[in-house]
Amino acid sequence: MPELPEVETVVRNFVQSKLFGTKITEVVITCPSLLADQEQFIKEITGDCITGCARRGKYILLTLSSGKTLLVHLRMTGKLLIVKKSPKKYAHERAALILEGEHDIRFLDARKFGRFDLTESAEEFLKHLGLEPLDKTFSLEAFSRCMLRSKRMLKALLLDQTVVAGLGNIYADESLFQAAIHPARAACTLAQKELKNLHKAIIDVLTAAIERGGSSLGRGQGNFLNAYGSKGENQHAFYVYRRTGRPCLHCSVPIERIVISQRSTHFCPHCQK
DNA sequence: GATAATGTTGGTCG
DNA sequence: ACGACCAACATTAT
Repeated sequence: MPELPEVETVVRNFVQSKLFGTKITEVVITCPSLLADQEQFIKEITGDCITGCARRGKYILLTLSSGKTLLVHLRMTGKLLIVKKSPKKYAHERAALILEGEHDIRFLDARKFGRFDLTESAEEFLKHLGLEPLDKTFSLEAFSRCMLRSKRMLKALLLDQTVVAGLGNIYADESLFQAAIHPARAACTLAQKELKNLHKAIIDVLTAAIERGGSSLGRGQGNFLNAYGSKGENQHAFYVYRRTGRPCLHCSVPIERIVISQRSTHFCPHCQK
């Protein structure tokens, strides 16, 4: 669920909240796999203030007054919520950051794949990540170099966070459709014009998805919710993702589904050569 | 009610 | 370097 646009939506919620400068008075962790050393974690961040929030790839970065950074990765079903103080425990609640003031932060995660990490250097921790697609550094030249140096299938390469950070299954498929390129093409076979189209498609698809508040599929526990518990609207704008068998919105040929890198891959056999 | 599939990542093994 | 496969885990769709 949470790919770059969903994570960005949550980060913007935090930036617009009035939480920065408020102190963390208590930390409750109820999922052993969330953190390697929860004792140490609780000791270290209790009493700290949250000073800022940013995103790198699919990571949420919460900066703290101690100078350390709390990194949150939502993986498949994680939700980082800003909620009014309440004694109730949420379904699948795995952690709570109790704050001064009227709100608390709660982390919900049905599948328990989500991770917290506390680090002195977010830069060092995240150095394995590739290009940041909505940053100035995501130039056509840098992107082209990454593509042309690999023989891997395009879909697999786009999902590789060490190449481009933030694309997941939905937006990789949607970007390839927008660029009219087949997902199984070897990356190094792309022509200049195709590189340019794909580069633009990635930026446009991600930007549009952020404007719609991310994608929320289905109604269950796996569904994406922003920091205030609201769904996104971008799922209504899919051209290929989970549209197997339905007519292509450009040419009416049925959308096909194949598997690449053990992931469902959706494309139009007519539009994407 | 059993079975397959699910938006992520990190590992092994050939 | 790369793809195939598996593991973490719970819920939902078929």
